[in-house]
Amino acid sequence: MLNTDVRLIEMKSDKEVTIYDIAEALNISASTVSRGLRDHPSVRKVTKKKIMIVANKMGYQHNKFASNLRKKHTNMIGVVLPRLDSYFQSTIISGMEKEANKAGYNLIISQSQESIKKERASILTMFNSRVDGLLVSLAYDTENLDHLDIFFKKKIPVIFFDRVYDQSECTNIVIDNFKAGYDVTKHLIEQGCRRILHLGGNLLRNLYSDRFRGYKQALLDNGVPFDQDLVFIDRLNEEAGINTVKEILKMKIPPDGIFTVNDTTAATIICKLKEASIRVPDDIAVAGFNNDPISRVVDPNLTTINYPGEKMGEIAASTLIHKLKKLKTVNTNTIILHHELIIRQSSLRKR
Amino acid sequence: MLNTDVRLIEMKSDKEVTIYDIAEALNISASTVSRGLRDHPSVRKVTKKKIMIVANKMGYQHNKFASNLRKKHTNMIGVVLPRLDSYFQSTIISGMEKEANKAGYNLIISQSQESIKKERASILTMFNSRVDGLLVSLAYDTENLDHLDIFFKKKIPVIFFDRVYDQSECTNIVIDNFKAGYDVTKHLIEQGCRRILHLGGNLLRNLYSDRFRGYKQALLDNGVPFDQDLVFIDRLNEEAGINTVKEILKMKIPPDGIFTVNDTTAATIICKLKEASIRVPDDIAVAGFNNDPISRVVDPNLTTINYPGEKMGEIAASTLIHKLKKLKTVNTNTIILHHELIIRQSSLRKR
DNA sequence: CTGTTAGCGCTTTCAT
DNA sequence: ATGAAAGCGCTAACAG
Repeated sequence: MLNTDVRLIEMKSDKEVTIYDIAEALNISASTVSRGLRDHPSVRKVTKKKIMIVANKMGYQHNKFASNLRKKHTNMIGVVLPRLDSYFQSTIISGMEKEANKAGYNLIISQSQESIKKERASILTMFNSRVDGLLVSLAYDTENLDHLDIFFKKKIPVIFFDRVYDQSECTNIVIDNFKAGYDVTKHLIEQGCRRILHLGGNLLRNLYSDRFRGYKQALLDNGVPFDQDLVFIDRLNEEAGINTVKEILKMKIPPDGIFTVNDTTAATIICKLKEASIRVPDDIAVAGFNNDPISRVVDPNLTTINYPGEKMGEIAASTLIHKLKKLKTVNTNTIILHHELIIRQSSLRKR
Repeated sequence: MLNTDVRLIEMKSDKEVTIYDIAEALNISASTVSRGLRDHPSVRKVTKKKIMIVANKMGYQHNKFASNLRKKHTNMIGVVLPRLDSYFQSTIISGMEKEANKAGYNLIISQSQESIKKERASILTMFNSRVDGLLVSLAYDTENLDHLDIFFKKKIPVIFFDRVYDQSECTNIVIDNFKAGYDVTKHLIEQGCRRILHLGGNLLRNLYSDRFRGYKQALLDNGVPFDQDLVFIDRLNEEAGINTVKEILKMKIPPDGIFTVNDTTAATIICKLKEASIRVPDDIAVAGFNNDPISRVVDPNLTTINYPGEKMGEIAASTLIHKLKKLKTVNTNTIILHHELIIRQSSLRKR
């Protein structure tokens, strides 16, 4: 008696319970079980109920795998992005995961670590895993889209977000980085800044080049001379902030304003300036980008651009899902999300 | 002529190229192709080379799916964690992704949004996706591990990190939260604090209860009376920080020290205290937890505990992978990572 | 409403 | 060293 019990339990834990087992137990066909389990309309309610009960009793668990192999889609969305180590990136993922989850999709995530080489590998893995669609934010040094050809050839939808590729046929999801750069710079000028340092990222990437263009245009429109010596291009980490302040301390005529395209770096800059007894905003006004929590905590609070990260993630995912479900959508090739300038003390001079 | 071309292209883009196609093209069997592709020893080098060349030419891409269905494993690791919207969480994921990637595994990630209900759903999805193993950080209100039974029954390895479950048989990866809480509190006492407010999280979760116990023990060991009125349990967001300061302002005898188990909240508290003209650290010393970048930027800089997030992610993933590969490892049931107290100005009183 | 049949693409004995 | 055959678990035509 005890023996049989044990054997039963062991069978349960080792072998997968399949729809065939259920079919056998109920003396019906596997297809009916398959249909019943998925609540297909053409199965009698009674039969469905029976199937459900037996399935539960036997500990049946749907095998997505087999199902996917057959159906030729996976309900998985691949996400490839540079890094996953900032508040900003994680809000994007958070938004994506929410939307995907709602629609029954799962996210499979891979970091390119800002390198095209890893990006290439990640994208290949995604392909081999047969993701239904891909969400991509490009690495620092990606120069073309060759590595995505496998996706394009098979017409698997690819959507870019944040760091997009301008000449691509895919949907791009961005904010108006030009205008954002313009807005920040204009604001600094209005506060009386005449020598505004710009710390940006690789101009290969749309967002950095657009912000830079916005910066230049605002200078031009307001009769402030552009000075190439005030433009710094760097990886945008804490170190970049530290270096920038070092450079500033060496300058004969220091800047009176700084526009950095990232809050973490901006916050570091503020701290370092204060250490060097430079007053913010009176000696140098500072503005960042992203509206990271850090911007509300640094003293003085950081003027910044509110970047709707969570929203961007949500929209990226839901746009992709729409495509996957072939719902007729307005075929916008570029979706521009709303940003706004948040003015705080780091740039606000008393008159 | 044009017609055939078009048809050829369409065939390419629509139909999957399978090992059968390669086999046919080379007049060998599919099994040989399969073996050749995986560099199996019992295939002649010449044949292998031929297979590779044709495979490339035909644009063959391995189908993980079919392979997985057959091999009964997926090379996927499921990650279920409360949220993905803080620096801290994302460093953990970052570490996991690195290790997993190195070993040829992919991460599939799901947020429980701090709710047991979503946690249950996520875990079921993971199971249905037949992940090879699971990495879990428990939601705020999870009270037992029933929803993981499906994994336990099938002996699929589950590892907990950060928010673990003490009575579980699984490997837990944590820091010594008791000692960390103790260290912080002791330090505050050494700085002269006698009324230390503790803002913590749900005591159901090991990390919060351990930190709280550490706090109490440090008080006891140093002859500082414990006062239940100085213990606040809350969700640990910015709002909690704001509320805490509101409460403090109402107190007849305010605290002279605060130990919050999270840097974002601690930073918010410092800002709000300053707004209320309370000096930090002279009136109230403040200490946080995690060593988030925010702690280095808030003024005064925040005393905190360095929490090795990235490392925790790496170790969680690599431990799981070891188990999956059935490598004999020291069967540590709990892995305790090293933390350290980082003393900064927010708690450092001049003598 | 239900059953039969034929795969999805790959891997793995077991032969040869 | 290679091939034939069976099957992982599920789904979708098609037929009744």
